[in-house]
Amino acid sequence: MQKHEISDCLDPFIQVCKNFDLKITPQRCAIYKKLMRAKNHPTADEMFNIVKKEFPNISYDTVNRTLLTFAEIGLVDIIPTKGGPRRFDPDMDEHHHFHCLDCGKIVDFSSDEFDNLGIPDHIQDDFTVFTKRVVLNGLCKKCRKKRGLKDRIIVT
Amino acid sequence: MQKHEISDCLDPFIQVCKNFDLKITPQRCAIYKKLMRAKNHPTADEMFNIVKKEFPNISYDTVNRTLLTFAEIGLVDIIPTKGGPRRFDPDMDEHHHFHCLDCGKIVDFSSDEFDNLGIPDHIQDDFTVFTKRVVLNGLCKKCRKKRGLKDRIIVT
DNA sequence: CTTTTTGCAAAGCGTTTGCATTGAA
DNA sequence: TTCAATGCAAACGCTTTGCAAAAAG
Repeated sequence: MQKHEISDCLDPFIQVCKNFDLKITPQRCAIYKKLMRAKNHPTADEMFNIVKKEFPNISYDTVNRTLLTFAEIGLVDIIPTKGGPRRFDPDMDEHHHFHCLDCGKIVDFSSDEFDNLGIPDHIQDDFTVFTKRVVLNGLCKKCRKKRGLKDRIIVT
Repeated sequence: MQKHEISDCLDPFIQVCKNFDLKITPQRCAIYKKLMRAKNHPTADEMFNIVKKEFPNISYDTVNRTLLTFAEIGLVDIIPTKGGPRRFDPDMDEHHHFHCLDCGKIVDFSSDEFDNLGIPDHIQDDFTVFTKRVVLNGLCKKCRKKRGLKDRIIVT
């Protein structure tokens, strides 16, 4: 039904599915393609609305379950958040996060210094570490400005 | 009703409440005391069950709302998690977290190297950073052992 | 006496489950 | 033909809201 069929760059995805005995369904391919293109950190619902445009019959449920499956096989990360709907991070390369305490926005950034951090010995004794991430909390430009006007509590 | 009344070490707490125009209620005091004593990262429900023992008439709702209020005024942190109930962290000193991917356990640890990390300049331009934390993901000893036996997918 | 806070109950939101149907292999 | 994946709907868990009654300052 599409112009350039299944030929975007799905080969690695197909390989991963095979490795994990997952069937290559058109829904999964559609979700994967849109996910890889996502620049922010979409929720299941946001992904559902994006994929639905090209796949009107897909259910929210399939999108949600597929994203969880992708997380299980290491195609996406689930971002730890302080609440609200789950957010998925399609960037699996090492990177770090800034969270805005007011609007909740999550911003990716890179830092060689952070990437090069070692894992403390006393941690390695008791735990096997797969990933490491520095998480910064604060205020984005917009919210910093807003706070100046609002009489809101400053959380230190 | 209690042996050593309101005299544990609530003075700083009372001061903070006054600063934020919050009334000093027995519920808030009870929750605060138990919270400061909590060694893990309790959920609202866990705190409710703890406080209920000494305060049988307290409602879950008061505990939950109080914890959120405490978070607002900087007496506790809300720990970002990948799902499940919200967890509160009573330790407001700089420290770092290890998350077990299988059992979800969160372990605190200290690291001078991590504490001494600078914030990248390009971040400081656009964001005001309040806190910084290194988050490690992996497997705790118990779950590492379990995985050896279970035929479970290894993430990463 | 005024204004918060509490407790309760209902509503809300996002996630998860069960199951019949569909579709990939 | 077989077994996993899908879509739908209902159930679930946790969080939030609204409001009358109680309590703090």
